[in-house]
Amino acid sequence: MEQRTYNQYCATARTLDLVGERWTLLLVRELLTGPKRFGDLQASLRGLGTGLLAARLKHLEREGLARKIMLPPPARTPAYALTEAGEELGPAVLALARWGLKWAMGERRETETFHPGWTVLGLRACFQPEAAAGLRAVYEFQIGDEVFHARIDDGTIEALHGPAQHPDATITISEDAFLDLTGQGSTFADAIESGTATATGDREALRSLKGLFRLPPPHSRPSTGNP
Amino acid sequence: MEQRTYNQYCATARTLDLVGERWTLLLVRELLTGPKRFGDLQASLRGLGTGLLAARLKHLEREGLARKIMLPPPARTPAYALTEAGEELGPAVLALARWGLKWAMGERRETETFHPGWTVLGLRACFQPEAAAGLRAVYEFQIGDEVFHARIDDGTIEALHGPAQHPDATITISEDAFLDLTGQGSTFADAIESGTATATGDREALRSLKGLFRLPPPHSRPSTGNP
DNA sequence: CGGCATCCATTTTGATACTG
DNA sequence: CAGTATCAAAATGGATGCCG
Repeated sequence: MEQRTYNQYCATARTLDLVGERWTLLLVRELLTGPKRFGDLQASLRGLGTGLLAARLKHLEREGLARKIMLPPPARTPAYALTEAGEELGPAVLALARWGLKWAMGERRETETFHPGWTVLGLRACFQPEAAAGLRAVYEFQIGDEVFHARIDDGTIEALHGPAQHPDATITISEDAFLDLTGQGSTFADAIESGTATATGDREALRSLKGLFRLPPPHSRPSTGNP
Repeated sequence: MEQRTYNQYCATARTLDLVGERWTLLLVRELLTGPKRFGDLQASLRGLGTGLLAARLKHLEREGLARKIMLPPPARTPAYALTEAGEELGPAVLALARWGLKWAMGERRETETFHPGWTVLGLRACFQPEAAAGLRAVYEFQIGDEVFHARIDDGTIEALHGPAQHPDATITISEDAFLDLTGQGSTFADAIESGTATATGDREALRSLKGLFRLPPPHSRPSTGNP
């Protein structure tokens, strides 16, 4: 099984040789927010069959970007996590996400799936380090039936799937209401103000939330109208 | 002709719907350093046939990422250039390149092609804004038979294919010597010191060159030795 | 549930031949 | 030189079926 390669001595091409195949970067996206089980990965990626998923995971393992781990008790079930090399794809994935937020989002299409967990990387992508200077706070978000959190520490953010240990504040919103938000280009802070989202916890931390995340103003691409 | 899509309401997935197909990001890489002609694009991308190249270009045009232009006289020949949306893929491509420089480069393989022009994005990827604070200089590089330049202006860099208008300094090196450099993790400044590269022009500008570009120390990925 | 194997209909691609 | 047309090889997707 000759693996296909661009055969270019170029950093971009070498990277795409490793992660440029279909589904691979989305798999990395999933793992960037924490280890995931085989089934959960498949559930997040409609259209990716078990065979191809297994093949992609093996590829990532073989190339040292991911590894199979055993979740600690009481879970005791296999899962996949990124290695250091895999984690460092974060900036590249975030750059793609930022571009997409600006140039490719618009309204949700009927056929499109959505998982609240994707918002986790959205938080990282929209994070404004300057606004977080001197701030130290942990936020927990509950969107629909998913929970994740962001740990802000003086200009840095760590956003992961799962509950926080000691959240300073918790923001809760339904999945539908959240989707309405994003269509509007609104942020969590807006949703809290308007009462669409429920917020509990430290008032100071909640006030800080306002400037922490900024969505890029959406642009439309000048596509040629010729079909 | 249904175009294949991930069907996910996610910025990363939407972006990959547009530029995630094979060759597309490499095409963007080529265009990020300036407009290119059909034939030049194909020459840079061994393995990409004319048919697929034409299809990819049409796709980029239709999606508003590139456009077909007429090069100004005396050239008067068609070429392709990025739109604003296309240019803004730069950060994403650079992030992939930075990852590759750190985790995927190593030695050049026999089968791999190399074009000096790819170094242009390398300059952007390795640029150290802090080292360029207050600096204003234009460098021209001649590697083998290709020429490109970098315009530094107080923490910003603009690196493009083609000669500079008024270079403050010019660095010349053969393609082979340059490839030896990169294998060593050396920079242009090192090459000048060792006499491998020829440098002419403003001494001050050349001194500044030293800190402007820093290659990330290469890491090897912990790949499982099981073949 | 986790994960591999298999079969098959569709797409995508790679390589080449061909035209204005 | 800029692209179309064509065809064989490879990758994908979807459905199962199997086994621990």
